[in-house]
Amino acid sequence: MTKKVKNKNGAVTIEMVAAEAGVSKTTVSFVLNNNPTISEKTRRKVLDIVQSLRYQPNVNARNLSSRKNKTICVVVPEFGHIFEDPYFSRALGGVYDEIEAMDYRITLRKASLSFASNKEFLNLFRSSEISGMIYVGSTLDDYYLADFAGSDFPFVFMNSYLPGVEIPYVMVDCVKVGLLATNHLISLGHKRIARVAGSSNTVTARDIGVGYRKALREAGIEYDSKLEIGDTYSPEAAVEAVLKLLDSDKSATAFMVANDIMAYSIMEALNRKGMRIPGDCAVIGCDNIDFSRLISPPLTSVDLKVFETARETVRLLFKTIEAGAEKVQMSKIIEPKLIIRSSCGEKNIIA
Amino acid sequence: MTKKVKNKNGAVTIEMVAAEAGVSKTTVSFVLNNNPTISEKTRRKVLDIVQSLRYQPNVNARNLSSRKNKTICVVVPEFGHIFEDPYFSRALGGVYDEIEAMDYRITLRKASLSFASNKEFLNLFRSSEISGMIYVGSTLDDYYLADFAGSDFPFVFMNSYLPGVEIPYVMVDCVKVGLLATNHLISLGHKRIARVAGSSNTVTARDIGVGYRKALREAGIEYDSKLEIGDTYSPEAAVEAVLKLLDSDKSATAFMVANDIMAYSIMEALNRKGMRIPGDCAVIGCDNIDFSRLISPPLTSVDLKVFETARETVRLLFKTIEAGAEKVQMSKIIEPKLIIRSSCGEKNIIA
DNA sequence: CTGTTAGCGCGTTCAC
DNA sequence: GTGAACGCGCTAACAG
Repeated sequence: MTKKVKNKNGAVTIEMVAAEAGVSKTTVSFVLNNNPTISEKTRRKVLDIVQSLRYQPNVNARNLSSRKNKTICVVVPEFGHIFEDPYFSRALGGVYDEIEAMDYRITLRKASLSFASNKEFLNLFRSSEISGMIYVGSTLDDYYLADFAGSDFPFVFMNSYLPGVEIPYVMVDCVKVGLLATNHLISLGHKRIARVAGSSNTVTARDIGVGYRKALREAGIEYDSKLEIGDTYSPEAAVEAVLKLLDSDKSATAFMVANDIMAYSIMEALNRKGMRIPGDCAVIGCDNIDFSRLISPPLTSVDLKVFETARETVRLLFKTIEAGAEKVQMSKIIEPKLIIRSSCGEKNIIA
Repeated sequence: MTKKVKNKNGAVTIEMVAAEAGVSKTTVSFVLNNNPTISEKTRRKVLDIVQSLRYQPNVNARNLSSRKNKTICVVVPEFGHIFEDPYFSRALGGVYDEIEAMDYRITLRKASLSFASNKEFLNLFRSSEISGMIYVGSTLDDYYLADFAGSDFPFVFMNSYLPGVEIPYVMVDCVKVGLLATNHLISLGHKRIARVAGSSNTVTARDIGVGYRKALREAGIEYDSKLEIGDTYSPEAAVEAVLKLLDSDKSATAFMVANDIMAYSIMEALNRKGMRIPGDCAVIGCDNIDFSRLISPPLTSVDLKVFETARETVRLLFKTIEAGAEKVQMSKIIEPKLIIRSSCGEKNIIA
């Protein structure tokens, strides 16, 4: 005696399962949610019906009733082709895996204008669309996010933060990145070390600069502001800046570059000018993308430990979610790692 | 006289807005959904209250009640670091923009084992989590997806399809890709043209091979199966295959490569063997990623028109969604475009 | 151990 | 032009 087997959506509901199994909706709900107060016998029976009817709980109804929503919003800045950026795509991949491992869903978002100005990022919480949010690589232009400091919407930065604002974050130690890279160059005997910087509206670029200058200072090398060039992550612009520097000042024997793609482009440009690497000039990148192994010479780079950072970020977010009202105001710093290949002329090749 | 302003979630509900505005829930709902039967006066009043209370409709309640869900699931294969693959990240970016433009949400998914075997991909529909799905670059191992042919869950392939299965798709004409690339090489006088193929469990690779062989045949060049090498998208494996070929047969004067990164790696390897490009050997890629402009020599490549493909895919998906039961069984083919740079020795540089 | 019942927040038909 | 009332599918006290 089968009764109605589909609702208006063409979907099977908990009620039909209950009817078919000869129990109440509650019982079905209990077995589905692993409530232990159900006899093994009815449990199996219900599960059988669920199987044969291909019953799948309506997520919207479940969310509404339980006041929960197992989805996390991952936000990335709105640069040109952000998803093609090796750094962000790695970050996205890392965050994805960790969130999926928690059995949560991911919804993607670019930090577009509307996202910011209409406070859409808060509305996602108010409308119960998401229960947590991770912003990967925000910039210093994103101060509108300071709103999160007051709210108790679970929100965490990955590889960025807002100076002066109490919002949890996880990021690689970028001062250390600058230190590691610069010290490596120094240890190889370089004294005129140029830095090709990333966007200055980024804490990562800012901190790498701090490390760079600190390393020079500690080594007793005079800082020359003319050697600090560039203010973007564009490879073309980086090449242009380097070429311009070389026009006026040929003293630089090494380049510390904001990321690997930029470093690669600079090596190409240097090559075209007839300079050999590392013979005539050393180049070091930051990021350590897969690609850096493939090029010649293989690029020495500082590994940003993106996956580890992603893992810790997600971990922190979930802590924040579980904490509820009581704030979890712990941020975390990840250790970067120098990967020595050949672009700086070291023999000691690791990867 | 403000009454209760927050519910158990700490959220504002439609009821509170109604109370504050001195109207009924229906009225609020009507203005929110632009029902014209509301006087301008009350409309404004309600909207004011909505603003001041920061009211945001509960998506779950709305979805449940309206039996709709404005979210699309974007699926990518589960290769190693799929999001870092330039091809997939471009595709993802394109699809993202189009879906966002439709004011829909994106939820990401890797086609993991569980995704396939537990028929999770169908459950996403059954549970009302999504109202449409796009699979970017599926493989011939994904025949489990044939289930969609029977269902009326809106599903579309981007740049892949299942031979013999009636599921709509949009893809770039890969036979044409093979034709374009091979003919270009032929027009430059090459007769011994090697093909470094992508994974054979992929319709794109398969079709490119068809185009390759067709071009040879039409030019009266004898096909030599020894010149068709490789069966993966791994740059390292591609290099290995090329090196192996060169060990036994040095007759190849040109390489048609499955994608740009592989092409780049092969150029590097060739360089290391002392071969100059394009002097000693021509190399052409498929994809035309940004990066291919930056390298030296700039890579000649066939542009896969990823963004156009993405746009059409999303368009087709929405047609399918709107069609409901009545099937929209139209697939679409996109024209690829040859981009001539210097890696094949042409003077006629375009980009 | 299981069923009854009352919401969850919103959309919508049908009177008024 | 507006409101009362019911339904969406599910969870969770509270009984029994």
